[in-house]
Amino acid sequence: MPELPEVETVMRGLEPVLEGNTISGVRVNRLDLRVPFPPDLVQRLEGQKIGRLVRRAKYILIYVGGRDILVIHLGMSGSIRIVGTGDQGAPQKHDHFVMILSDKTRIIYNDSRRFGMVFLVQQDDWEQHPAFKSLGPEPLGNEFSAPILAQRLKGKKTSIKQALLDQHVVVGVGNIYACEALFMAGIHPEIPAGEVGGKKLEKLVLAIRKVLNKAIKAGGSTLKDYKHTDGSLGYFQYQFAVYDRAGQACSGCDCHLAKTGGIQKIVQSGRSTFFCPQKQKKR
DNA sequence: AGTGTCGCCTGAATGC
DNA sequence: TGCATTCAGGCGACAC
Repeated sequence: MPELPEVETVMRGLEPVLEGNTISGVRVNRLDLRVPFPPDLVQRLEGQKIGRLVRRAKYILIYVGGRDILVIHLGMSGSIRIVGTGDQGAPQKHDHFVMILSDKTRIIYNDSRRFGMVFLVQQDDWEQHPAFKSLGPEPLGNEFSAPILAQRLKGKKTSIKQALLDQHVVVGVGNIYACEALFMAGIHPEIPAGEVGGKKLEKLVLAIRKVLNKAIKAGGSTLKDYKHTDGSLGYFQYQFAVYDRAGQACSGCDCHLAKTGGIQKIVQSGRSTFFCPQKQKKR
């Protein structure tokens, strides 16, 4: 489930292979993923030299030539693998998009559920593209702070958990890291977003940064589909404090499990939320 | 405008 | 064993 740390890890894996290389061939194996591939995708990529790579929210931006940016979103089950020159690398089910570089390295996008996206934007005004225009601040950037978050949550009646998933509030946080950050900050997931303020909000900002940074260090979390560009797996899932651990003791738990029932699972707007009722009180 | 719900899609896990 | 159902969740479309 690629969230910010997973996307960041994939981008870092791609960077040394792509940057400065040239795209010699492109293959598109079907018409669409979640949205159609641009009809002129192949034509606009082939022969172009690759510039820098940037991550914005959960999107990977790859500068190609002087005009375009190739944008890749991994959706839920997307992965990218790099197949080197000596490697036969048999094609796999759900390989939808392949770039062949001038040194014969292949960059292969695989996505069983096809919730991902591949499209092109213009270098000079990509930030105005609908996908990027109204995104919130990067949680690991300088523009993310308690006052900024307070401003974005002001008056919001939806739960703080839901608000953290809203990419207009802050980008890159998905279901897993929202649960983990709220636990770390000691905030109950059902508290109305607009009511989280003061010290709690400051703790939340720090918790979001901390959990994302820790996850990046661990190479992200592998639940089902997520893989690094070399096929290896992330291992942050072994450090989850609450996520997917209903009924178990939370990280650093000192309560009587048989009495409290441990970590609780609830559903908010169709999404699972995991939290510790002892450490995340409603008031 | 803000908020909540649904659908997209496959594969793994579970139920009968 | 085999078939049907449920669940996972990022994000956009849609209704209210």
